[in-house]
Amino acid sequence: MPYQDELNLSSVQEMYLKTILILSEENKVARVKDLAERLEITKASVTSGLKTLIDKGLIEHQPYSHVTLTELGQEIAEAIVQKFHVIVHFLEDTLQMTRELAESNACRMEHVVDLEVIERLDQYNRVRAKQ
Amino acid sequence: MPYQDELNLSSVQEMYLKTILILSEENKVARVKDLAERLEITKASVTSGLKTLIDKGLIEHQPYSHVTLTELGQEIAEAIVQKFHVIVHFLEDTLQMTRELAESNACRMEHVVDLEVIERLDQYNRVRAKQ
DNA sequence: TTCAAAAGTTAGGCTTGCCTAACGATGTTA
DNA sequence: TAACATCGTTAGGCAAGCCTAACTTTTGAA
Repeated sequence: MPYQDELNLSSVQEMYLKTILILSEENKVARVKDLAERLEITKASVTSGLKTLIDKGLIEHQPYSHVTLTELGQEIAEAIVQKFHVIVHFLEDTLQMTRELAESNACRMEHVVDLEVIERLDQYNRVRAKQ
Repeated sequence: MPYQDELNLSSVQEMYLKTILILSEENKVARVKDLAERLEITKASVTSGLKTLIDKGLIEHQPYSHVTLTELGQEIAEAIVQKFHVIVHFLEDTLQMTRELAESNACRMEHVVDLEVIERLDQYNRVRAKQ
């Protein structure tokens, strides 16, 4: 996943991608209104926030229409969701945290940890699950 | 540690505190020049960055002089350093990461994880060290 | 003891990411 | 098919945190 390095995505931009992915799976399409609701910001902020992601070639968005991920955007979004799940798994199973607390922490950690941490944590989770 | 909640410190502000603490230990005093070097920003940015921390009662700083932590600032800075060490310990010992990678990741994670994660991770580290 | 180098500050500007208010587009339904 | 509610966009503004350039203060060496 060498993309992120050059694209230099902020946590905020990563949250847009992740949320677009989740909404697309839930509702078939991701709309500005729903993004605004999930991200807890205004629709106006979403409209302008999407611009950077369009410029970076990660999403497509015709005015007044819904938002879709490009192939690259989809890959990155999936990688973020994957990070989230690996972290939640560890926090719940090994550290015995509640799901809620595990998820809120994972949602912040997913944007700052290197892929290498995730790979090793995933491996740890798998080994631990077998025992 | 109920302070941070209300003070609402950004990652950037936490890095100022942590770096002031480290410089104070290393050099007796923390100077603007050294802060700028460590944080990899200009001295001008440091000067203005310190203002918020003064307002929040976390540091003291007379113009053209060095920077010191207040009692509260010291406590918070120590808590951040503590978070850092617990995370590094885990990444190195359990996930077998290099010190360098462990530290760079910990330096980002320390600002986003709840204290509860640190407490549980610390407990995990201790138990694991005994075996 | 003076004066140049080093350290620190101020002023003004930029970007990101948020906001509100007002406007434009869409779509549902009577 | 007209009208209204919903959805989306535009314009303008704000705060945080960075920058450069120009300035002031402090320090240390000749």
